[in-house]
Amino acid sequence: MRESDVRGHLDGLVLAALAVGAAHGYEIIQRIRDRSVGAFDLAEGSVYPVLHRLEASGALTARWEAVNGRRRKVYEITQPGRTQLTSERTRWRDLRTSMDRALGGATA
Amino acid sequence: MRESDVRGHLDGLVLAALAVGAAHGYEIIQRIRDRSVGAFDLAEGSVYPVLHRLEASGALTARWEAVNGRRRKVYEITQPGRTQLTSERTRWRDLRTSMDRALGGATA
DNA sequence: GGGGTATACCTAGACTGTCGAGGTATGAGG
DNA sequence: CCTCATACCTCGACAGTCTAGGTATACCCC
Repeated sequence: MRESDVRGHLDGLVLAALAVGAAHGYEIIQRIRDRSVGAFDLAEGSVYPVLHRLEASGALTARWEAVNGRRRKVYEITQPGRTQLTSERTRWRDLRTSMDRALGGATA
Repeated sequence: MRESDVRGHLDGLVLAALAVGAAHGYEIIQRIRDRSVGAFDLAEGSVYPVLHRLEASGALTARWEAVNGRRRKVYEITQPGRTQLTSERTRWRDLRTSMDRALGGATA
């Protein structure tokens, strides 16, 4: 699986990972890897900019935590973030439907 | 539907459109639009470079035709092209499975 | 106390593929 | 002859992801 296949859907993946509970950056990467059963093993350089963007847009809030002297930035999804997640899911379902049709070959 | 959502899958869409029979560029765009029920209305500037790339790689062959004085470049899928189409379909199915899992929200 | 590994954050620039905008040319219809 | 549809093409812009680099702490083993 090419990692860049998630292009355009990273926001949705991050929001979905946070929908089940707050987490810090490293943990989000692990969650996405686990949820996709290993398929999406994202680079930190891909995820951190997304988190900053989503925080700036108000889809996430963040707070710093110190655990055993290690600092962590814990992200939590907001109500606007949940709304965005819903529309990301819809967008994915629409894409899936159209791709299944256009690609053919019993992919449906 | 954002057109750029097809990023990474344009090759597959073009190959699938040609798998049912030869066609020229303009026609391929129409086929993809029809097959996706209007969802993928691709720009010429997106498709022509793909055709040239696929021709150069041997997935397609092309011949010039003259119909009523208008020239057309008719593309046909090759055996390597069909092999590539099969792997593009597999790649799409894998992505679909992983996205459904990781995105959650009853998308499955 | 030194080295290696895991955790945990960050950024700048490279890269890739699609799109927008522009161009050429023919034929049909008004 | 002007416009519209067909039909081809290319260049540069753009967005989003990745590569590669950086910082820092904690833990374990020697």
